[in-house]
Amino acid sequence: MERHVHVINKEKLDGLNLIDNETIEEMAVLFKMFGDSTRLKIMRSLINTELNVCEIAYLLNMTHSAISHQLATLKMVNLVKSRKSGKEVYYSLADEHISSIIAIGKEHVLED
Amino acid sequence: MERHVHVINKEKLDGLNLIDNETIEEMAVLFKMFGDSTRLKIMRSLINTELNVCEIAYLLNMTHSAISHQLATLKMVNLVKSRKSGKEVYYSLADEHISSIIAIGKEHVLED
DNA sequence: TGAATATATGAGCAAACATTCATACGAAAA
DNA sequence: TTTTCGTATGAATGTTTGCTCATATATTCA
Repeated sequence: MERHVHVINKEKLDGLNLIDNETIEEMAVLFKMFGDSTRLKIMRSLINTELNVCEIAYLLNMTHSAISHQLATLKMVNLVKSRKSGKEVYYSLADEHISSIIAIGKEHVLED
Repeated sequence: MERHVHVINKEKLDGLNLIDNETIEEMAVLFKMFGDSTRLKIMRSLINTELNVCEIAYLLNMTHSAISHQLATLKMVNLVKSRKSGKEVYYSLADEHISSIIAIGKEHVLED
């Protein structure tokens, strides 16, 4: 591993106000959830409404299993919450940040 | 592939105002860039300043090669831009959205 | 010109991951 | 109570991906 660090301006680098690494790791976990199109479609479909597994699978034209796995992942990191009603489990977004993140990503992509 | 879709309420699902799939795919590509802690640290370090490969590698305590690879990835999707100065190549964030996305992710992670 | 420095890049590898398949479980219906 | 339906989940698999290693290119310096 090469380490030919020569003329590093330590004052410049120390002056940077960096987010601490632990926070960064958590942020990476968060953004990773938005970085898969299936999960993004699931979250997109849950904006303003709640849906059960069957409905999401129908919307995305995917198997119930695939959707269920991704919902479990999203729930584990507290991006969605669930409510059981008879045989069905209704999922919804866990908080307001989520649609904000989706909105700002959409803005970024749609402009140029 | 099981498709036991029975009592789907099509009116409810048709009423959803979904982002089109092409846009979603682009958004997933965008968010994927923020979903790796190395890339996130690189972008974090470029907020308010420009840095060359050597400086970023020093800050993150990683090899120049690893940083260079990730910078190439970030540049390919237009998240960073570069400026050559002698032997060195200085990188900076490509636009304002990027620090906004990082900021909103940080907010989400730091509350509770 | 030749050596040192800064960066870039292709190949290879190991780890992470998204989906499928098979199966299990709980609730409602028959 | 037996079936059917909706969902969950473990194992297996194919793909993606982040890093390393080796090497290449470009620029500065001696």
